[in-house]
Amino acid sequence: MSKSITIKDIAREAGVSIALVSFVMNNRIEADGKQKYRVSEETKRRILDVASRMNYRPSSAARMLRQGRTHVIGVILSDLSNIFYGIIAKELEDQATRHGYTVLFGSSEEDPERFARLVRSFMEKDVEGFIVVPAAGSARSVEGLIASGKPFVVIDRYHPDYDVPSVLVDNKGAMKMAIEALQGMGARKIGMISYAMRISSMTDREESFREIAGDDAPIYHLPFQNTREGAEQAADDIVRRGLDGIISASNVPSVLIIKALLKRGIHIQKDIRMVGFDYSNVYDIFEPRIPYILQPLPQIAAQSAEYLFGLIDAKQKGEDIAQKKDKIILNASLI
Amino acid sequence: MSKSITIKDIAREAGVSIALVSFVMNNRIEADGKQKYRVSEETKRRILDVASRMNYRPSSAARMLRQGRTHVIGVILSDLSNIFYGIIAKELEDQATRHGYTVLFGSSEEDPERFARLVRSFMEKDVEGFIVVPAAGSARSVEGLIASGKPFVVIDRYHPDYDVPSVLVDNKGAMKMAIEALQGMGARKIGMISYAMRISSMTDREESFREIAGDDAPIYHLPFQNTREGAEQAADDIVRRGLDGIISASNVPSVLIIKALLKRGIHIQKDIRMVGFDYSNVYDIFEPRIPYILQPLPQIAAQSAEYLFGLIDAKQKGEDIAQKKDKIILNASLI
DNA sequence: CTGTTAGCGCGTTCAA
DNA sequence: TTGAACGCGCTAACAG
Repeated sequence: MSKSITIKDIAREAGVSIALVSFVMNNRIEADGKQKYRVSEETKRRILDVASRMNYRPSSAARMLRQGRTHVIGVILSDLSNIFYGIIAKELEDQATRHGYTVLFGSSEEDPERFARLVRSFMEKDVEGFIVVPAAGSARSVEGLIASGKPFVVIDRYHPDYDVPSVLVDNKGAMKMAIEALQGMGARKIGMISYAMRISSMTDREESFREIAGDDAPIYHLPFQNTREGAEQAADDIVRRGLDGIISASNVPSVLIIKALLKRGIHIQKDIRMVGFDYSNVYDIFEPRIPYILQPLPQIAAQSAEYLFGLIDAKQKGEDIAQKKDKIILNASLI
Repeated sequence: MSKSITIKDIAREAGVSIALVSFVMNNRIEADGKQKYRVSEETKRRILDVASRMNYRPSSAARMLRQGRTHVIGVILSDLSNIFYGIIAKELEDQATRHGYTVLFGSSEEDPERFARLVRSFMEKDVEGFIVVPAAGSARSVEGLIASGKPFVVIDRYHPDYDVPSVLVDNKGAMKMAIEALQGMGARKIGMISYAMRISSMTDREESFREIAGDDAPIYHLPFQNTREGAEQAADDIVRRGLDGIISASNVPSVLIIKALLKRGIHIQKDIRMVGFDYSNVYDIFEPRIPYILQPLPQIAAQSAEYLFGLIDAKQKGEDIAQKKDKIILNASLI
């Protein structure tokens, strides 16, 4: 290993100039006739041979430096250990690869400082753009993103004060579906279990719930830290009020409240009906299965990736990115 | 945006040479007295001021090119949507950040080609090292890693033919604990549910099971594709044989077999006792809770990161990395 | 003691 | 097909 071989080595070995090697390396794929420069087939072969024999790998650093492009994007999600984001991560990686990009992943853990650190760190790695799930309270970092002029797309949430490129899910519509499903299952006195975190995905779902279920229907807010205890208290109240239907605003609260209710001898789906939000394999354990709202994860990834790469291309062409700030809204489905 | 400001701009603006700026920028942190070069406090202040005012960010590309270091490592896991790897990912990111590195993540989906592609792609990004979970059938890619001379650490599995730096868990010991726990719960006729995938983590657990439970105890192998159907068949056989205890070799099979058994009216933890492997929140749903073997995820991450960074440092100092190929074995615990 | 000059690393690209 | 400038920051050698 030690010294990696450079374009220079290839040139020397093949008895041609550095420039020629560079050219050949970059046109290896362009099989269509009209190449910008012409190289004799034989020379081309020779260069390619030498290159592969010496196992030549161009230095991405040098290339980056010269063309000012890294072909790397940064993706900051909220919590990699939540399957929801795990799937998004996987899909985004797929999309990026398909477009010839590599992904730098980060997990904010819903900590604004950590989020900010990740943004900074990725900026320093010269990522060409971002796809982010802003941690609650990360308004300042988002401002930083806007100010940086780097293309970026926000997913999963929005901040009412900023108009930025986003790919979102119609949470209100989804919640409406969920409630109707729950009522269709016979539930009359329903409640909602949610996070205390004030992010749009949660508040939208709660708002929708309020509108449909009325002002008396309780909404339980689990603190992001110490969720378990919050779930216990919520369960107590649910029992006291004799609710017969629970809607959850997310998968983690679903599971917590289920556990807390079971502990109290409540029979899920018999004593209390449930409809979940986001998948958890816990839903399938019950009979009948707990229906849930499924967000179109692959589409979120595909759309946000396409959006971002479009912005990057536009910027490359010198267009004014700051104009673009459409919000793409996708629909969830009930499973 | 457009043109990012370079060290040159700072130099001009501050009225000093480029070299001086470079020097100041790199010593900002070294508060200890004996700096290699001395700069007047005032000049230093001025440079720092200008730099922050202009919001200067050094180009990582240029730095990389010059020092031949990227401070990026590649991490290839098996499946980001499995919480097991999600947690590992999060912990590794933490460790890397702590050491001043950035992480390139990839998910192999247990596909050898995909795994190979990721390795190649990361190599081209000039990562300084790898932490990988080799997909089943990726022997060739691992050979490639060895041949490349790049530092790397394998986690979660090992391949009997290769002696490489690894951080593993004592799967046999863990399985022994699991079986003893199951027997302690009163199970007499036990079976095991596992993956058909031939990777060491699975085979070790199975081997251990064989040794303790005897040759008659059935082991069910779920195909990696079409797991559900495999689980149904396994459940049928479990019922037919009248087993009263099930050990799982991993979390996904656990959940699948639980679902299949429930469908058949079996009462988990009453008709059949279970002990799981790797956490799933499904375990907590039952009464009493399903005990499970917990692998020390944070330690796996910490140890492998430390191991890798040690290798990178050693290589930096010109030591011969190829010698090092210790296997670190960690212990799991029963919860 | 304080600061500058100049060359380097590696691939890209344009003029010749 | 080639020579040479270029992108950006690092650093050894050198000057006031």
